Amino acid sequence: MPRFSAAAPGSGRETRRGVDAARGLWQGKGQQRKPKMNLFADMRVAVIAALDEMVAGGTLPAGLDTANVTVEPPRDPLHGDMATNAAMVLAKPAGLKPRDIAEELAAKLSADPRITLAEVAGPGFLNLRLDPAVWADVTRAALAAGNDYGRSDLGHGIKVNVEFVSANPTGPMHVGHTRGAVFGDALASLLDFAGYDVTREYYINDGGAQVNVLARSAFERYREANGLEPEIREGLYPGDYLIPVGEALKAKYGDSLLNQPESVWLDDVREFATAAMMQMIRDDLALLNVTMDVYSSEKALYGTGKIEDALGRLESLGLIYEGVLEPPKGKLPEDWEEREQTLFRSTSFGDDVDRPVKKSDGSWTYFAPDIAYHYDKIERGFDQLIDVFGADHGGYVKRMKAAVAALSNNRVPLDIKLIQLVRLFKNGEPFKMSKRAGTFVTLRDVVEQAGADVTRFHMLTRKNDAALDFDFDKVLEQSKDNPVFYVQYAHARVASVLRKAAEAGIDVSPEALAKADLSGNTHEAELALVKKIAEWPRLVEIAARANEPHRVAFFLYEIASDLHALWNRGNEEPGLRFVQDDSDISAAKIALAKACAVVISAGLGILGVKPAEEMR
RNA sequence: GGUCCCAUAGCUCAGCUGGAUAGAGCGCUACCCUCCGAAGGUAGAGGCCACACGUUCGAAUCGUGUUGGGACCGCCA
Repeated sequence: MPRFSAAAPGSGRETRRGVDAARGLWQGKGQQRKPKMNLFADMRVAVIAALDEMVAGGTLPAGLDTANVTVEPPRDPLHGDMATNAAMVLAKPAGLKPRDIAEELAAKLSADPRITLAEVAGPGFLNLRLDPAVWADVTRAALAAGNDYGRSDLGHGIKVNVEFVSANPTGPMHVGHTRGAVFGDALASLLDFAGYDVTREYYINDGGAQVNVLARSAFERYREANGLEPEIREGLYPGDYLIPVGEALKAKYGDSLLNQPESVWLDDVREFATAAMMQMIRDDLALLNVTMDVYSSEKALYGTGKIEDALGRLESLGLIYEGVLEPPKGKLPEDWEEREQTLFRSTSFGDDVDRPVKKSDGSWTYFAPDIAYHYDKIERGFDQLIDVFGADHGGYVKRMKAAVAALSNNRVPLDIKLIQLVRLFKNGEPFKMSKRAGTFVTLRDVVEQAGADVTRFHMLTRKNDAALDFDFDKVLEQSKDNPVFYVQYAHARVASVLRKAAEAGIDVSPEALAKADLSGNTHEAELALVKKIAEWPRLVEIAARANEPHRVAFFLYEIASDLHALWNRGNEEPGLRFVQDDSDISAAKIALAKACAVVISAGLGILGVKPAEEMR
C-alpha cells in the first residue's frame, strides 16, 4: 500500500540524487567525461586556425566574427566530404571577394595532412576531400569510445532542470502523459550526453481543488468498502482505480470516518489518496523506465512563505499591482464582470495581458504557486529551465517565461516544449478515448500491449509539436515499414555478424578490431556508412541545442538504412560481406559494422531503448 | 477579437544557429529470388516548400502581411 508522502518533511521535495549511480553507461552523469572525437568540430577548429593565420599574415582584418562559420557535410556527395562557408560569411565584413578568401583558405588548409583536396566552388564554398585514413580514425574512435562515442561538452556542465509529466495526482497516466514522459526523459538523457548537468523533475499539483475532489471520490469508495452504496456524484472521479484506495482507507480507519462530517476527514483522506495516486504514477513511470530525480510538491509551497517570498520579490521590482483587467475580446464569458485583482505585470516581459495572481476572494490563483515553484528552481541554482507541457497549456508559455525572466533578472532562460496529442489507432481504425465509456487508454495499457522500448521509440518519431499517430498493430509489425524494427534489426544484424565471425574462428575482440587495417574499407557503401558514423557527434550537438530528441530517432533510422544498404550490397558483391575467408579483411569489415552498432546503441541509449541482440 | 502552433511529393512526415540540383517511408510503375545473406532488393516517375512582399551573396528555413487548419484566452487546475 502507498508509502509515498508527497512532501518530504520540511522540504516539500523528495530527491534521489546520489542513488542513481547504477544508471546505464550513457546515462551516467557524464559532464566530467572527456568529449570524444568529433570530426566536424575538429575540422572547424582547423578552418578557424587557418583564418587566424590569414589575419596574422595581413590578408584578413583582425576582429572578424567567425561565429557563423560552419563546417558541414555537403548535401551532394560530389561536392566532397565537407564544406565550409567561411569565405562567404567573412567576405562582406572583410571587404574582400568570397572567392579570393576561399582561394587562400584552400591553400592553407591543403597543408593539413587530413585534407587531400580543397577546392572553391559555387559562390564561394570551400569543398574539402579527406584522406581515407580519416575514416579509419573515425571507426577506431567509435570503437574505442563505445557508448560514449558522440558525447559532447557542449553544455560545459551547466545545471539544467527538465520538468516533465507533472500529471495531476488524481488518476492513472494516460497516453498523452506517456508521450510527455518519453519526450522529457529522452531530452534529459540527450542533454546529459551533450555535457549538461541534468535534473529530471516532477511537479506534483497537490495543492488545488482537484485533490479535494479526489479525496471526496476516494471517500465514496471508502463507504463502498464498508458495505454502503457509493454516491459518485457529477464532478467526482468515477474510475475503478479508487476502489483499492477505499479499501486501504477502511483498513486504516475501519468505520470510524463513516458518519463524520467532511471537515473531520478531508485533510487525512486527501493526503492518503494523493499519496496512493503518486505511488501509482511512479509505478506507471517505472513501466516506461522513467525515473525522476526530484519530486516537488505544490502543497508544500503553501504556508511556508515561499509564495509570499516569490511575489514579494516581484513586488519589490514594481511588477505587482491591484487592477482590473479588460474583458477578453470576442466571445464574452457568461458570468463576466469587472473585478479588481492582484496582477503581475507580465506585459513588461512580452506577455499580452497582465495576469492575476490572486482571485477576488483573496486566495491564490494556480499561477501563484507556479511562480513560486519556478523561483525555487532558480534559487536552487539552475542555469537553464525546461518545462514540458501538453499543447493545451500553450496559453501559459508567455506568462511563465515572463515570471522566470523577472525573477532571475533575465539570467535563467526558460524553454517550454509543448507536446501535441497522440491519436490512437487499432487496425487502422481510430480508437476513441472516453472516460465515461470506459475506453480510457492508460499508459499501462499502452506499455503492456506494445512494450516500453517500442512505445518509447515510436513516441519519438515525431517532432514534439506535431500530432502523433499510434497504431497498436503497426508499431508491433516486424517489417522495414516499422522504424523501431528497422533500427533494432540493424543492430541485431551486427550482433549476428559478431557471433558468426566468432564461430568461424575470427578474433572479434575489441583489441583485435582496434588493430585491424581499415584501409580496405573503400567501397562507396562502406564510405557512406563511416561518414554517417562521423556525423553522430555533430547530430548530438544539433539535437541538444534545439532540445529535440526526435532528431536522434531520425538519425538512427538513417544510419540503420546505410547499414542495411551495405548488407544488401553483399548479396551481389561477396567482397562486401562482413565475414570473409581472409581474417584480416574480415576484421576490417567487422570493425566498421561494430562501429555502426556502437552509434545505434548510444543513440538508443539516449532514447531509453535497449538495443536488440537478435530479432525473434 | 487576441495569442501560440501548424501548412513541404497522392498519403504520413524529416529537413542542420540561412548554403549548392529540397529528402525518407508508404503508395504507384518497371525489373530481380534453383542455391551460397530476400521477415526482400534495384531502378524510376512524382514538388509553385499555402500565397505575397521584404532582409541577404544566398530563404523551405529569418521578418511583415494574407489565406487555410488546430490549441488556448479573468475567480479550472
